[in-house]
Amino acid sequence: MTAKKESPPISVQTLRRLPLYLNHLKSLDSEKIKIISCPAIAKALNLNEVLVRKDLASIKSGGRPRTGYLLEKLITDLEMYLGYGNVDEAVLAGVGHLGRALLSYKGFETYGLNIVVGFDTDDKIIGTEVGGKKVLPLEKLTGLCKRMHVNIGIITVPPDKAQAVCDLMVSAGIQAIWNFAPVKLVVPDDILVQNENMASSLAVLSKHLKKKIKK
Amino acid sequence: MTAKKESPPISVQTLRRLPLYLNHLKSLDSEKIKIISCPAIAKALNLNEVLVRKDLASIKSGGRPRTGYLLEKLITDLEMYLGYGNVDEAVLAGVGHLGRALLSYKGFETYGLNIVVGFDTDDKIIGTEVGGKKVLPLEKLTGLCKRMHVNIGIITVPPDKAQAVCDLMVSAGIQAIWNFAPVKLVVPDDILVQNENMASSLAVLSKHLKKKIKK
DNA sequence: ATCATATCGATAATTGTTTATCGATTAAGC
DNA sequence: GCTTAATCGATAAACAATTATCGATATGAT
Repeated sequence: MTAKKESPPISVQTLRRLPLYLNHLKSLDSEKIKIISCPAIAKALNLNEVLVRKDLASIKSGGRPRTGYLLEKLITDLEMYLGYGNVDEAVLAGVGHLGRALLSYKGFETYGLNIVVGFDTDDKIIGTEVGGKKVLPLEKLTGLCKRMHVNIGIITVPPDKAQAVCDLMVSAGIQAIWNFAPVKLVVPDDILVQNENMASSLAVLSKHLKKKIKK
Repeated sequence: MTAKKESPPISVQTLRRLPLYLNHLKSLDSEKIKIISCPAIAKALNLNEVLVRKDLASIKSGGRPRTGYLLEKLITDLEMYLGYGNVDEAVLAGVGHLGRALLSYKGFETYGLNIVVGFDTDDKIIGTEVGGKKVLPLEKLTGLCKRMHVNIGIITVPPDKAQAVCDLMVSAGIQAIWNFAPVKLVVPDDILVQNENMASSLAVLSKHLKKKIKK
């Protein structure tokens, strides 16, 4: 009825695995290996064979029975699908330890992300440069985002400031937020928040050490 | 049959939410608020009311109908359950941008983690200090971990080195690994790997901007 | 004292994700 | 050329997690 020729819906979980596949495939020597199979990928990454096949099916890079997938084609298909190459621009709020690390990190461009500027409220660091990126006062965030049509925001501020900064970003037209603060942000439905929650991860780690985790 | 008096199994997903509850509860003014209800927490964190109740039930801090939970007791129960206070020691391998940020970050002790030392292979940084923590050559990792009975390892090395470092940590007796490299590590069953995968998160972010995510 | 209401606690239904199964297909060996 | 074996692709089953429903209970109002 309504179904036009849309990209097939893909689950977040699958999407999160795609970069792992891509990374693994790239690490292979494409001179020696021309063809790669799902069982081989699954074994290397310690995943279920069928899961890998299902994931790859969702990006439509048809394989051939008995042999597998063409390595080169699979890599380019994955890169195309993930949009590597089309670099999105992002702004970062909170130039503390973590913020500095992210601003300085050179590897994001590989994944299609370019942090153009950092924002902070501390006069001592405003005006400085970190990793070649300027640090501006937070008040300028809205103007800059609107002017440059930036639609990714990275939050590395303390937890108590996170929601306020988040609201600011949303009002500035940011579409997706990468949140490193240990807080659940409240946003409108059409805005995506991707949490990189260290506190959550630590909870899992430390609980494992106390051997109380399920299974 | 075999079931003794064990802690009830708790899912990883629930466990990951507990720090968020704790953080939110702590942000409340315990002078003014003595009692807190599930619906209130759920609303503040944009979660389902029943989900919150179910999560809290798993740490057994019984609430009272019509009123809710005692705020102070709930906080201490959560802290007790998450083991905040009992600080686990960790080592970090890979003193690059991200590694430096984590070494310098003061907030981990709050969550029960203390990074005691960093390891690297670069002679230029070996022997230096970052955030008050020494940087040692990677070869000393095994000896130090065994001697100090460190059981958490943090990996912030480049992807192609991650598995080797991981293997080294496992052989050194590390029980849980916090992995920041965009790689799926292969480890024995009894070792926990917690991935903080930036590439995966970025994939979700950038896909959202292209409006192809399911739902 | 009784009633209405908000919340807990448990159970059931729904949804989503991973694993297992089965037939179809194709390359290699005989 | 035919058989064998390995893999893809799709479907079905199992599992896990979230959301919805319902009764019980305690608080505050009448």
